[in-house]
Amino acid sequence: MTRQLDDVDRTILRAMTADGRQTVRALARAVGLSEPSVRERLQRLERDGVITGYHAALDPASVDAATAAFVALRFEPGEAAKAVVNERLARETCVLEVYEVAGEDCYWLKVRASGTDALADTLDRIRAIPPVRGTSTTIVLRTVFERPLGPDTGPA
Amino acid sequence: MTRQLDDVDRTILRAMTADGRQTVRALARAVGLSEPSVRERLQRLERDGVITGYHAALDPASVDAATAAFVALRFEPGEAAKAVVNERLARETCVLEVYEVAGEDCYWLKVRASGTDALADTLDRIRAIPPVRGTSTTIVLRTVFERPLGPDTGPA
DNA sequence: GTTGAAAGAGCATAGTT
DNA sequence: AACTATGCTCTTTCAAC
Repeated sequence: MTRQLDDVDRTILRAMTADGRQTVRALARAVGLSEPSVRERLQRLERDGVITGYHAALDPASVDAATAAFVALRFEPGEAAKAVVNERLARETCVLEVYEVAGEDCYWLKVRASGTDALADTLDRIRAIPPVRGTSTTIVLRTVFERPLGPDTGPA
Repeated sequence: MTRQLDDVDRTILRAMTADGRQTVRALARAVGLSEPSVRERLQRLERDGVITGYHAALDPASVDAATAAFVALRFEPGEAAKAVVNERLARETCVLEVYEVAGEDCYWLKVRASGTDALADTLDRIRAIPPVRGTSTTIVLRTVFERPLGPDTGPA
């Protein structure tokens, strides 16, 4: 089982998901503990894999990735086929997320590209992966909001 | 139009999406420029909104959010209804992403919860939003991979 | 774009309770 | 687990080039 988090841990996680570049000192002030204590907790959260990393978030339009789409991907059954698909999808820089979903025998992908042309190119390459049987693409017209996973997400 | 990024900018963005907590000094070594230059570029990228923030990434299981699902949400047309839906969805901590998609007259949501029970509770609350007409939920069985948006994402 | 300097802030490692 | 105390690194802001 995963380690239990207390209120201080959750405060740290809340603060670091909101601003991942703030100093340990600022963090210590936020939680009301000394700097070494907070540092130790932070390091433990990193060691235990609760915090998996820190990432700069980019504006999609500024990096030429304004067009988002979801792609349902059907492909031949079998572990070998799945391995091929996984490996090829990993090489597609426009494919940001890949999920195996229930209900339909397929993957769902989140893709970002500069526009519909680049999206079409990516889809062409995906359809060229041998085990792939077909795709069904849903274009995102507008992002209403996106937020990072936080310590208060799961519990209803 | 958005400002054009050069190779140095892209290297900085690549490094900061991979490790958002590294020091400016380390960044400077990575790009092969002096510290003040890199600092200035980083600040400009932040000011211009290319970098929208820095966030700690959390392990879903460790924060009790192991179950992911996509929800197609149909609701009554009209701006007023949309405003109500947006506001209520923003209050749902399990709802991490909301997109307006083409093809079907609805939203697509990405939801994370501790399990199917908490997911069902969230869906109950979403269905209780007045303009909402129905939902269609697809459970994620496995996350194949997820990666942050980077400077090389968009261009095919 | 560069180097160099100097003050302050932050970090890491102790040793203690 | 928490604290204080310490030396060291990094940041930040100058200047001058």
